[in-house]
Amino acid sequence: MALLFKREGSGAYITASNGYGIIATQGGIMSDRPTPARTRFAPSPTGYLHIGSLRTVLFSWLWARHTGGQFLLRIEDTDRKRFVEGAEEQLTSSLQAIGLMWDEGPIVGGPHTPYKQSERLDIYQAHATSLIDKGVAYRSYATAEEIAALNAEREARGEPKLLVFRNLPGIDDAAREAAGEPYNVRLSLKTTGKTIVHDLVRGQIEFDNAALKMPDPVLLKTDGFPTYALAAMVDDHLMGITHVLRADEWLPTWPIHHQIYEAFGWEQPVWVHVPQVLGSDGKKLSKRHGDTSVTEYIELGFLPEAIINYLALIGWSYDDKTEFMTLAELIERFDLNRIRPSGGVFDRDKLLHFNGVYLRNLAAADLAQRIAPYLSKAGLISAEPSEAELAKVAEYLPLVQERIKLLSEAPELLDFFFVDPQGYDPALLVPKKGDPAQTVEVLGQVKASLEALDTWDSPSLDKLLHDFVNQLGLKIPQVFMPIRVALTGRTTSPGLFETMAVLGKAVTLARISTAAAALSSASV
RNA sequence: GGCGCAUUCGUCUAGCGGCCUAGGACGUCACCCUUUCAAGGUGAAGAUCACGGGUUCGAAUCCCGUAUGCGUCACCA
Repeated sequence: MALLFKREGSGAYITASNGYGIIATQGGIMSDRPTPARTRFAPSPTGYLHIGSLRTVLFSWLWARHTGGQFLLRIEDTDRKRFVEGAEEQLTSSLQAIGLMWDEGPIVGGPHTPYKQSERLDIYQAHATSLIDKGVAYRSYATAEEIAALNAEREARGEPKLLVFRNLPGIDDAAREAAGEPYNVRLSLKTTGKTIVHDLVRGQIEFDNAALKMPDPVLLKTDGFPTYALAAMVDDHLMGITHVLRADEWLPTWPIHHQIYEAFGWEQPVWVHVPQVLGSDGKKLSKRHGDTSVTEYIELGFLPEAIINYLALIGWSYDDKTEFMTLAELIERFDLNRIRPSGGVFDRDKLLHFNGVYLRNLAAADLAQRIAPYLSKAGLISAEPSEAELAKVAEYLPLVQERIKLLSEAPELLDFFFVDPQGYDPALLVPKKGDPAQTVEVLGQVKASLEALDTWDSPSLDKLLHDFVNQLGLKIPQVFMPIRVALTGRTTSPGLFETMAVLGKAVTLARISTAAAALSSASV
């Protein structure tokens, strides 16, 4: 296939057989509809799924969906020392919670089972052996301690560190092999020529093999487990991964991976090194940055769809204006070629803005469903809310939907609908330009005229209260604020009339009396 | 330090040689709306396109160099 695609700005050409496979030709008009891609997310079960990885997962998932291909999940549990109990479940449940389901992998299975590397050891061992047979890998009997000692000596002599680990001084490989001593397998890295690699985002990169001065990498560890270099390459090939998306922190070790593919004689996948998601300090966003776990964001009440939409825009954009896109639109529009090469800072404020927009656009019933768990946790409704409770929630929600930015804010925004304010702070009850005595007076008068109101709805309350203010020659805040505090216990709340209407006449009057009583006793 | 990548408003980004006296969004500020807080509306400030050379009639866009930042140098992934 001689067709070439220009990656603008990078000067690189990607062969069509890599990125776009078959180009459909119809009546001489070429369409670049991509062929179905197989992508994968291959986490090691060592912790939570965090925002940075999620962005890379998202891109992989979107590309698979966009091309009508498959997205796989593979667990890279080859480091027994770093294994964390429960981490795999954490990872899978986070992915499910955010809505990025995989087509093959744990739970769902698939044609390449098992999808857990610790259960594929024989495959890696066989592949390592084949590389040894080809003469591009070798067994090394030097222990880590011996290598460290040797390197220390060399350093003292001003010599560079060891790059090759066979036939080392003082180590008789043949004797150790005969004695059946433990070994590991290392790849013989090229030391001449260049490793020329192609990345969809950055174009062509040339590594000078001699200048690299990288130690021969371990393929198979002494414990018989493979390293990432071997396991990931073997699995990506065996599982038919067409596009390898990974964070650009993998760039430096890329020559190793590239050479492993070459050593096996396999066709390279399309490599896509995506830019990193950075913390506000401009450094790699990691678990160390604090609250970056995906489940934590969801628990705080960020909507999965808002997180996805926002994250899609770090390192990728559709055009110069469009920001809000549904999942379906993202799938339709996502294009690997529009991924930019430089890292982007994760801006929590902007995510919050996205969340607010999504929250406001939610249908009332949907919002009620999502908010219910937060109200349950706060004890405002039961853990298994009844129909009646849900109906009440749905009734209150319109009053706060415009204001809420995070689902977890729901309890503090809505609690007064469920329970009476617990005690009144006179400082809040008395408006800025008023005094306690006058406020008690106003509250009493308001209550009296409210008692006479028959039609208890928002427009009627609006009229009555405004008339009341005018008749007494008061300022609006002098009247409205005490009522607001009496009803909600707070100086900020939903609209006063709507709140009163929903609360009902009895509750409204009772709370006004209670507040007035509390204030008069406090000011005595 | 070696190797590598990156570099447009504080931040996310648009930009594919003339449409750019650089567009959008978040944030900030002001005003409007208004019963509080939000939301919404209008507007403003904010980028000598890291810097220096080239190429070109013309460069944010192409080339070279420099600087800075980041990544990485494990029997971790």
